[in-house]
Amino acid sequence: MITPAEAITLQEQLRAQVITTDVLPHPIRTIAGTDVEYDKSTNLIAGSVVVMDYNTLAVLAVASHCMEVTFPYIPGLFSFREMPPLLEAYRQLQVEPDLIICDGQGLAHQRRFGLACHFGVTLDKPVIGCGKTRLCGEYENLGETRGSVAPLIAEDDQALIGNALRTRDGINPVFVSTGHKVSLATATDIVLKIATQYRLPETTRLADHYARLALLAYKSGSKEPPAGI
DNA sequence: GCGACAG
DNA sequence: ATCTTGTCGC
Ligand SMILES: [Mg+2]
Repeated sequence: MITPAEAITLQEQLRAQVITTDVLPHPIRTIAGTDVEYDKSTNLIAGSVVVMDYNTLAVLAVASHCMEVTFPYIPGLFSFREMPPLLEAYRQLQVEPDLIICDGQGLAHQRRFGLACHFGVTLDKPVIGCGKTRLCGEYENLGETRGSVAPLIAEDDQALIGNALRTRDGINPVFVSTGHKVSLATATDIVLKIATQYRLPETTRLADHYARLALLAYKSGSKEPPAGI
């Protein structure tokens, strides 16, 4: 299908569409989380989107989609691997969220167009990028307590591309960046608010859980291979 | 050429 | 992402 070289050209073309200021509902009522799980033995993957109440974090809707991977994992081209199942799951969603938090970077990317940007521009919805580890950029002097923030600066042009955010005292930070229609400051506030009990936002944790379930359900209710010979 | 490198 | 129980530290 699409080649890595073509994917890079597409990113450089779409990056101009990213909006880095707040263009989202007042007040925020619902928030969605997304994640993709992989099956070690087959090339199946499952993407899930879970919508939660912004204040109570009650689950309002969930949609998942299983399919075969269509693109290899290449740092910088991650969205071409994980977006397919997420777009289909999102399409099936019965409740439209006010904003979305993706499990990966937004602007904190070599070409300033990570998964959160690609997903946001594609859906034209507010999206926040929240990665567990760093893809690019450097930061220093991050405090040890929850709520501590340190700017993530791009190595090449010294641009502010995101924030390292400590969501739990003394535990590794998460990396927050604008995906689309959410400023870095707002994105950082929201991730801290949604990461109530663990390092990761509850949205990401729940999406991860539902994607796992979807993969297991799909495999059990599918063809022959496993169990009885 | 070598090391880094979202999930 | 995935392989995976116990173990070290706060
Ligand atoms: Mg993930």
